[in-house]
Amino acid sequence: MTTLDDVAARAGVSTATVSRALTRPNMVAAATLERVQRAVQELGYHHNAAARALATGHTGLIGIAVPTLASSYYLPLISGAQARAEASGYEIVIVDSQGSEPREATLLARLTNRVDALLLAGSRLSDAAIRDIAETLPVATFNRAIPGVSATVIEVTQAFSELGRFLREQGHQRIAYIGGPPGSATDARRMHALRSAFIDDSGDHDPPATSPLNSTQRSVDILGPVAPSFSAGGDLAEQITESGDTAVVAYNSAVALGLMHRLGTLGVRVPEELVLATGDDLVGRALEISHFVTVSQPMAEAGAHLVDLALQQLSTSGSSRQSKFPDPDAASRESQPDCEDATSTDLHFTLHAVANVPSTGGGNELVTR
Amino acid sequence: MTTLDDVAARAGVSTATVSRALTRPNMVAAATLERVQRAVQELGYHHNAAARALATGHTGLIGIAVPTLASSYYLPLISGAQARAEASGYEIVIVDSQGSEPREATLLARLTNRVDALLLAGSRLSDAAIRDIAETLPVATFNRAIPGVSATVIEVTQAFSELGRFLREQGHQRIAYIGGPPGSATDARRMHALRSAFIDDSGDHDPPATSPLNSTQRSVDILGPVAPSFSAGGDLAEQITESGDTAVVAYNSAVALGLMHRLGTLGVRVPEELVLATGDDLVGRALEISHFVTVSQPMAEAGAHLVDLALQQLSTSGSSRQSKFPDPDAASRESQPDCEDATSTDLHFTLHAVANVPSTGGGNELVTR
DNA sequence: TTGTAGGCGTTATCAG
DNA sequence: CTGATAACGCCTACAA
Repeated sequence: MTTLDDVAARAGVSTATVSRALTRPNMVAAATLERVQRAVQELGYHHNAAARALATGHTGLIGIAVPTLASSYYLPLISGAQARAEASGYEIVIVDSQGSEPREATLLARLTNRVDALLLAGSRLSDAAIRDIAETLPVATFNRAIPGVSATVIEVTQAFSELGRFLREQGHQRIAYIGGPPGSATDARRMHALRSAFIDDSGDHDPPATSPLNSTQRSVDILGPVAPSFSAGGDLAEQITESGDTAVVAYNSAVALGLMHRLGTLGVRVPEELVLATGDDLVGRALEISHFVTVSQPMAEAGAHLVDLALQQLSTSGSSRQSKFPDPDAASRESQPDCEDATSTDLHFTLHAVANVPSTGGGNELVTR
Repeated sequence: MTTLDDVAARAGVSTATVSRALTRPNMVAAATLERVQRAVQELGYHHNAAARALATGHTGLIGIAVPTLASSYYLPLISGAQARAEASGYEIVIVDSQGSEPREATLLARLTNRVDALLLAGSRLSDAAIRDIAETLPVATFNRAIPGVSATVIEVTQAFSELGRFLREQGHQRIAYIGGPPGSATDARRMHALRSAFIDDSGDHDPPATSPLNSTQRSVDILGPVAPSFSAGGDLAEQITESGDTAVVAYNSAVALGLMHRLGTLGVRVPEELVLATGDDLVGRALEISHFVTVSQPMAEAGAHLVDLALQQLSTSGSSRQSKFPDPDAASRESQPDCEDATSTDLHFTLHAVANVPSTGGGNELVTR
């Protein structure tokens, strides 16, 4: 392994100069700098991360804990975090807690003095436990607000309102909502948001003339909750065709897919004869399906924000030795313009899920996307 | 941060003793050990990874490079690697090369003296480049055999033979194969394996009496290659119903799903009226669909094997300082019994994809899974 | 069985 | 602008 000493010898300078040339090029003479750089090239020198970490107190690693790697739900979150971290010269270390609280605690403890910051998604830890960790280390949580701990939250409820309004404006009278999974608290909130927006048009700016129908004529059939599976969706097909619903909102795209398949079997076309909307766009994205109205959660952006929050804390809480890693391309990164509700005091960010409804420019055609 | 010194002071011993108590408990007196352990508990001490790495030359990190984190294809590979690594006291750091060769080269260089080993999946690097890295560091590649470099390969072709044989034994006369993606070399191999096994029954042990049909009567319609999308599959539905095929093998489950949907629309039931098989089980697993005969690739196992291969090299090429990290639960792990074709000399492993065909015990019903 | 001391590769302080 | 030199926290011969 080539070390700083090797480079120093090759360039005829001291190790201190080489170190400076590498981390703060503007602190050394141009001529010296060039000699050092040439020596580095010729020897193929790369930093030894361990030694650097020991000297600086920074590891250049960010840990991210997720409850599972089996589902692809957290994948875009990880991916987004990875991209942002990499841009800042950091590497991402993954922890799969497998949904086990003690496991998570153990693994995080193992990581604590190995990484510079911790990103927690779907953590099983108690608020208190997380707060404890956050005292040791910069921590950013996903979809979980804990006073005093940075967080990025994706607000989905609002997208369901948009969905409800869209379906109302399309002239639907009777729609169905397929909820799930059983026991979900967010599910209830989404359903209410959908129903309110669908039934009640008082919030609209348009004169009521455009909508001659009384709100009492609209209704939402509540189905489920059902399991997030293809077959569970299909099992509801008959019920829906008999009910006279002209649009269905399913909380999950596996359910929507199963439903669409069975509907096809029954001779009902999606979206021509029945509009189908889903609370996520996971399967659709993977399959490139364009039959649904979808709600997309900005997971990748959230991942990037988590890293931003962590890095922010890292630079705020100036450690004893405050030298930071040089950011390879900080200049090419804009300040986060797509980040609403940012409050610098509590470091909480809220991202909004968006309903991918067709633009209502042309009229009321039901073509989606 | 609590250090070894703190623990030593608390326990009234030297740092050397604490270090030994932690890494080689049997080298220290029972009484001393206990005092040290208590001090560790009370102080909540954890190793400083950087210092340990600097002293030992081992980082406890394994890097894994994948061409993308956008698709979930490599997810189980990562997950499998993560689990095995964790069991051996290692952490996994992810590199997303985004399919770019220069990017991959840069990122790997950055990782080289930060990790103990590198796992390469879908690498864009040349054989020579990979071999170069392998000289510096233990390397294990996925689905890519390079002389002198450890590798884990998943053999899929054979599963397509099984598929062909299964369909023949089920009595099908005419089946279709939907190939893709365009330009794939493995696609051709799979198709041939499928066709050979379907057409030709000479390899079977059963007396020919059970199969009164002449092999010349069976045929395979080759369709595609098509893009891996839902709509691409659907577009083939009419063609298939008109052809008289009674079974279809699609290389990808998105295609199969789209096909099934359109078939439903046309009044054709899967699998009752037409058997549908897919070259992967990605979507099916996520959706919990049981309509297809699937081919499953043991990605998680492959990931675990990659780690095994890397660790194996790590212990073989005894470094200057040969102390290894203690393996937290090596005893609980069996030697790899599910690993066929293992040759200790070249460190290449071959795993086999398996066709999830229904057990042929009862008869020839076409119920799948 | 335990303590002493040197070194791992880098950064940072402090003189020059 | 550059060069010694002391940490950083841990491991491990070598002694005791």
